[in-house]
Amino acid sequence: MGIYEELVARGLIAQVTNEEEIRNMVNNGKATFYIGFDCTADSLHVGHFMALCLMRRLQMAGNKPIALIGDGTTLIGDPSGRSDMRQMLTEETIKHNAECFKRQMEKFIDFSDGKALMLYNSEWLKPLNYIELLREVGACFSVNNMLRAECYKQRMEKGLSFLEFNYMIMQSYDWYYMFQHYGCNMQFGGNDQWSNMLGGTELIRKKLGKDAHAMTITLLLNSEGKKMGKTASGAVWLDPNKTSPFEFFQYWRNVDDADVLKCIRMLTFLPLEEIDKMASWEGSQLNVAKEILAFELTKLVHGEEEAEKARDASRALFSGAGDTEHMPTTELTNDDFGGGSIDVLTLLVKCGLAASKGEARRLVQQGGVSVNDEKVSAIETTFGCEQFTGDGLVIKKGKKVFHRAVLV
RNA sequence: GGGGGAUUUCCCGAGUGGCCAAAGGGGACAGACUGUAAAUCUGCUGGCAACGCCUUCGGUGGUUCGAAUCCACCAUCCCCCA
Repeated sequence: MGIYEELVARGLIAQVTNEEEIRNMVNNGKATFYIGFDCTADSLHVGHFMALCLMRRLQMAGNKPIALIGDGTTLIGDPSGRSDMRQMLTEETIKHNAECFKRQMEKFIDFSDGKALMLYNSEWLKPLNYIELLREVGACFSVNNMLRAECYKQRMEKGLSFLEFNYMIMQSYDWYYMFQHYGCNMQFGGNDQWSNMLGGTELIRKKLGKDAHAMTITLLLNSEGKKMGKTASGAVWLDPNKTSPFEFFQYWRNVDDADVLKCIRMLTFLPLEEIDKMASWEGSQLNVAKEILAFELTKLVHGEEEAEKARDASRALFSGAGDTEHMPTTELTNDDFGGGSIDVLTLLVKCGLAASKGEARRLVQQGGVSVNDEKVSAIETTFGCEQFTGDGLVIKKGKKVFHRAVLV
C-alpha cells in the first residue's frame, strides 16, 4: 500500500485535481509540496496539526515538504468560508506569531539537511509592485470566476472588501513563485482552501503552461458537522501554555462516540490494521478507544512523558483517587484569609472556577461544588486557613473540573 | 455622489416612552440518568454588602418626572440608484 492509498484509507483526502498524477508523484516520492500557514494566532491549533501530520506522513514517504509561513498573506487576511472580516493584525503581531509557529513546527517536521523547507511569503510578496503585479498576474484572473468561488459565498451576503478579495491572488502568486524557484509542484491545504489552490494551478498553467497539482485535506468535523478542536473558551492549542497537556488530553478523551474512530484514523499514526480492529468496539468499550486517541495525540504533540502524566492524572481523578500533582492549583496567601477563614464563594472566584460571586452562589445552590469529596450545600460555608496547608483542599466543580487550593 | 435600512445582554433575535436586567431560541454552566459519550428531563444564565442598590441595549450630547425606545451629531455595516 502506497502512502496515497493510506491517506485515502484514513479519510484524509477531500479533493484532488488529478488523482492519477498525484498518486504517482507522492507514492514515488516525487512531490515537492507546500502547505501554507497564516499567522493569525500565536500558536498552532488542531487544524494545523492535521496538516503537519500530513506533511510528516508524506515526508516519511520521501516527498519534500515546504512549510510556508504566510506572514505576507496574513497582512491581507483570508476571507474563505468566513462570514466576517478578520481583524487586521499589525506587522509586529504577525512577526511574533510566525516565530511561535516556527518553533512548534520544528517538532513535527524534519528540516535538517534540506529535507524540508520553511519559507516566508513576505519575502516575495512585500517587494511586489502594484502595477507590475496587475499586469503580470492580474490579467490571468477572471473576476467573474472569482466571484463564483464557493469560499466567498457567505461574504457575498455580508460584504467582501477589496483587500480580502485579493487574498486568492496572493496565494496563487505564492505558488507560482515557489513553482519557479523551489520546484514546488503540489499544494495541500484545508478543504476551505480549494478555491485559492485552484487559483494557483490556473495561474501556473496560464503563465508557464505547466501542470501543478492540488489536494485538500478533509476538514475534521464532528458528527454534528461542526469543526473539531474548538471549545467554548476557544481553540484547542498545541502550545502547552495555552492549552495544558492535561486539557489537551481531556479534550480528546471526551469526544463523542460517533467521532472516536474517525479521529483515530485521521489523526494518529497507529497502523490501519490496528484501527480496523477497534472499529467493531461498541458501547463503553469505546471508552478505551477514547483513551488511546487522547494518549496518542498528546504524545505526538507534547511527548510521551507528558502524555503519560496526563493519562495518569485523568485516570486518578475519575476513578476517585485524587491525584493532586497535576491538578491546576491556585496559591492563596494570608491576605486572602481576612479573618483567618475564607468563604466558599470567594474561594471559587479566587480559583477561577466561577466568574463572579453570583455564579459561585448558583453553583453551590445547584449542588455543583464539593470540597475534599464533600458536597458543599450552604453558601455560607467557610474554610479556615489551617485547612489549606500541606496538599491543600481539592475543589471539584461539576463532574470534571478539579482544582487545588493551597496556602503559601 | 444620491436614497433607504441596520447596530439589543456570549450568539441569533423580540422589544418603538414607565409593567425592562430586557420575550423566545441557541450555546454555556449545574442537577438527574450514564460510560469522563450521546439523547432526554430539570434548574440556571449582568454585578453587588441582594425582598434593595448599581451598570448594560453602537458612541456622544439633548428632550422628558422617566429613554433600549423620541431628537441631534458621530462611527460602523448592509441594500438600492450612479
